[in-house]
Amino acid sequence: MNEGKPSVRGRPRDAAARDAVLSATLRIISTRGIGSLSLESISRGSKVSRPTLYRWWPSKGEILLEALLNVTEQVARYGHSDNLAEDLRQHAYEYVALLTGPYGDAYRAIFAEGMANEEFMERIRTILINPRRDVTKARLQDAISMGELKADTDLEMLIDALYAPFLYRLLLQHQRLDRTFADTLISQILKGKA
Amino acid sequence: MNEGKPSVRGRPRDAAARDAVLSATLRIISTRGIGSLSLESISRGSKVSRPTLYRWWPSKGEILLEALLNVTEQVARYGHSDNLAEDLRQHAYEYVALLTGPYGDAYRAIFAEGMANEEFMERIRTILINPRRDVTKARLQDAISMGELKADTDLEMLIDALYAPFLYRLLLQHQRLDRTFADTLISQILKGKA
Amino acid sequence: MNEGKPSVRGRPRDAAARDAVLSATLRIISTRGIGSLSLESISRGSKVSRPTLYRWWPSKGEILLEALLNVTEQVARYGHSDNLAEDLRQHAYEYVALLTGPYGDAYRAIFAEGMANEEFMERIRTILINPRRDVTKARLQDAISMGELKADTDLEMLIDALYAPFLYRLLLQHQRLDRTFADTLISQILKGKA
Amino acid sequence: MNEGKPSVRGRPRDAAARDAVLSATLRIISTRGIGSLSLESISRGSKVSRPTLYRWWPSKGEILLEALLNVTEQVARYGHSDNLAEDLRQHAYEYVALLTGPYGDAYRAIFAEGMANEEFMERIRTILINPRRDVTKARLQDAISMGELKADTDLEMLIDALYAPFLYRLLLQHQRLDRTFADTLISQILKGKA
DNA sequence: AGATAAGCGAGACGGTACGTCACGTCTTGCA
DNA sequence: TGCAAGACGTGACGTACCGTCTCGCTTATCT
Repeated sequence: MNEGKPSVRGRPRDAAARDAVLSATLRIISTRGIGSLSLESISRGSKVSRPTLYRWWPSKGEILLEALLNVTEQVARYGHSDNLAEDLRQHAYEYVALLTGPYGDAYRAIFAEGMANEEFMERIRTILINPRRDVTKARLQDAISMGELKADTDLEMLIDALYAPFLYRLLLQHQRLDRTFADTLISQILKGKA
Repeated sequence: MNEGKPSVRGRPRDAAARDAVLSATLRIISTRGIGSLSLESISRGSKVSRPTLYRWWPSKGEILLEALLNVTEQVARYGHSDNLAEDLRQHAYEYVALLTGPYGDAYRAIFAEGMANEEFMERIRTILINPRRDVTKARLQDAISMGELKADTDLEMLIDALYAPFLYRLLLQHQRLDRTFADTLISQILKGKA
Repeated sequence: MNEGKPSVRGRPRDAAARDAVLSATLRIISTRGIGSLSLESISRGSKVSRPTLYRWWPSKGEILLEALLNVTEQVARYGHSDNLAEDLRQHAYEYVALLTGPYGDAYRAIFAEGMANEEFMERIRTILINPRRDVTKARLQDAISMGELKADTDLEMLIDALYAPFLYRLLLQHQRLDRTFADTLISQILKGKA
Repeated sequence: MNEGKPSVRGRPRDAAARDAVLSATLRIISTRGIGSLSLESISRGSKVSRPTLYRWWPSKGEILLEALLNVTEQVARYGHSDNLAEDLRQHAYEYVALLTGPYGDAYRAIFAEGMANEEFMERIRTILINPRRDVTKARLQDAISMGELKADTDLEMLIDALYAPFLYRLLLQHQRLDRTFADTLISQILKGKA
């Protein structure tokens, strides 16, 4: 079905061009670094002309965002076992894999972009951050109703505490971001230290 | 010791020029945003020539770093009361004030800069991050020896957990970064949630 | 022949920009002098951006060269009367007019440029000098075959003797460069002095 | 007259510095070319500070001029034999040696400098050009009084014709500048071609 | 012997230009 | 209508040289 006849006059958008752009973007970041990513280099690397880039994406950040969404499973589903710590851990492992995998540099690039541009940070939150927080929130609310978590818990705060350290290590790169780190973090948060 | 004679051959560096550069830098960030900060704009805004900027600072980031160090008391001292939570809170309040004060945008700008340049991120850690972590670590070690904290605590992890959420909110700007946030965070970390 | 389709893909070169550059170049030289001619000043004076200048001309000298070629009829034709002296005189008058006209300063500027750059001097010879020498040589060879000139004459040397004094006065500016000068020079060369 | 006691208070000028400057100047021109000659490079190459250069010389050209005068015998004396052609030839040989010797590039550099600066060209004429023309003029006047040359000869024109081709070949570099060239030139001028 | 004065190197400074890069926009012709 | 090719102004980059300006040290003459 050609759903509703979208009035397709003229030549249709070239899907191959889109793919070339997105893969060139990721290739540039991983091989030459964030600093070498420019619309100019994307255009050269993808053989797609600059005007065409501007026709389809409003900014370099949006290309990056779309490139990432194209290659990663964005929102992990939660297991709903009767063990909260275990479910959080599984989720955290996936997050570690995401941030330290081949596209970790691309994530860093996206946040760098967002820092200089408030509107784009809003896009990042909407697309990358919030969906992930939402599924976590759902699991935590379950935990409250099952008595695994105190009823008066500030969930937003708890979610911050769970995610922030991952981003912190991704950006600062001061120490390893791995499963051991995830384990320690989660156990510390759940059990408390004092 | 050879510090007595700093080898003052030649015309001395113009202190006024340095000040003009640093204050122009902060002024540009706060009034026109990170995106408008360039060596060109700093040069114009400070009436200091571009070659002079390059004579003294190797990059835009270093100017930013020096500008921040010039206007903020960097390493807060810890109170050493017998109440760990109270001391952490005092420290956190200062941190909140720092990040949400007039130079909050400058901090965001610095991290944006560091993200595209690994060497500069190393500088940020050395100058901005580590000193602050060090004083916190000292206080936490005291806490262990006084029995306020379990002896097997992973201190690096705990420090990450304490600082990361501040940076997280500074960058993502998804929710308020205030004293209430600090209070909740600290109490959650110390008491645990499960 | 593949000149029929000069491969006009993309936006065509802006002819108005080219003209603006060339006329700004001549204007700057005549009003503010050679010393004020820079790609920067040409850019400002023509409202053509510096990158565009570099796109089309490899150096300041080439702009000058093209500017001159654009406004002067380069190679004068020789009259072929039966009087060699008369034909040389007519040609010399044109040369005097060229060097003392509104673009005399531009010629001086071009030679100054060529002196610091051997490759560019080669360009000057190819474009400005040799064509003029060639037509003179043709006329002189005619003269030999018609018996107006000795058959063993060293033509290159004779041509040097005819042209060098013009350049000499253009550059040194020690005495007037006018028709009387041309008359005297030619008669002296043809008749000899001893 | 106070030249007996020039009232030399203070430290006298450092003669070694002057020599270092002049020899560095010639060294730079001959090894790295005219294009690399700058007050900056002279300062570096001579270990003489830039302010000192400005104290003693008003411009780059003046340094060049002084450097040349320091190393070359400027005005050749004329032989006064009874053979004009022979005397001119001897003089021309010396001129060839001068322009094609180790300082030929320096002469080219000086003329390049003079072309962008009318006042400096005046200095070149006064110091380099006119003295040489004067001795030639004296010899030619002798020739007139001795009947070797017609009495109505335009001497200025004749001197131009004698010197111009040398400069022409020095600058344009289109053909060799050697003794054969000098021979041919002089004989052509004296005997005429028609 | 000390004061005085100039010379000098070191080096900072504003200014101007260099040649290049990326940006975002714009024509043009082909598909 | 989509697209490449590619020209264009804008603005910034990092560097070079210019001419000037402090500084403090040195080297002389003068008192």
